[in-house]
Amino acid sequence: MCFFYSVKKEKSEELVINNLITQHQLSLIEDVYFANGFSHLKMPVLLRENNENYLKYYSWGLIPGFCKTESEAERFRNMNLNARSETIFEKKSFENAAKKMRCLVLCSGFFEFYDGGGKKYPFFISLKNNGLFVFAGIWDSWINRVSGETVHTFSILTQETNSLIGALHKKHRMPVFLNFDDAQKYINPETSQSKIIEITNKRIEFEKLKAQSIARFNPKMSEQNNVEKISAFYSYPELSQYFRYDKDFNDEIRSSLLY
DNA sequence: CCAGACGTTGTT
DNA sequence: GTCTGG
DNA sequence: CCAGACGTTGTT
DNA sequence: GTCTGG
Repeated sequence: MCFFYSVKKEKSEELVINNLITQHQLSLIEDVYFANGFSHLKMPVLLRENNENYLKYYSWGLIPGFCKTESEAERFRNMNLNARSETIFEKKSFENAAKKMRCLVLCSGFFEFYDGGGKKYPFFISLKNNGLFVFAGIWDSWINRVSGETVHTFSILTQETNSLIGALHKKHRMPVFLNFDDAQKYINPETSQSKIIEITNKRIEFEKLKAQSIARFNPKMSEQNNVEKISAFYSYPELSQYFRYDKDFNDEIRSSLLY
């Protein structure tokens, strides 16, 4: 899953060096320490038009352009926080966006919950170099027929989990992470559908990621959670007992985990 | 042909 | 808007 | 994932 | 028991 994530722009020079974003655009990004998908916050995304990358703030939760009423749009934006990468070119809600409206979702880390003995332990998953990384996304625009307002929205693509995240929460789905080279190709509208499928089928090496346990919090309290310390390391000594006996946690994966 | 769907995966 | 199911 | 619902009738 | 909504 990916329903909660954060954006911290520090240590993100690599994005500038790789020409995904300009130094000026990077400076415009505001830190968000906790975005709850169901709050549909406006978050920074990068899209490409006329051979240039644009930084936009779009609302998380894709509303397909064909929606007629506000209540219909509400239902869609709640279920379309994520889109399964395997089927974006087939699903009516995503087909149009997948072909012509792809974007990169900037993210410094996201939140997962490990179930240990029936208790939930929150983890923050980020890059070992603490940089900002990019997810594959799609966007759409929807016109509210009552107010006339145009709403721009996006969804984060998901794929099968890699070993680190799969062993951590056993939910089988994680965001599609892109390397910088693929990221440029991904948002280029000229890139072929088969190339997009090839790119989104790749999976990040788990060695690049780290997962650290953090203090418990109530995900519903969006405002209260939006503080930097939400992703600070918090130790749960009892966690080692679960991980030690979990056959999915080999030594290499365990070295990427902090708990 | 028309009516109805159109989608993902989750916490204190 | 466009596909699916009846 | 958990909480809450879970249904019917009638007319040109 | 099983689907729906959040």
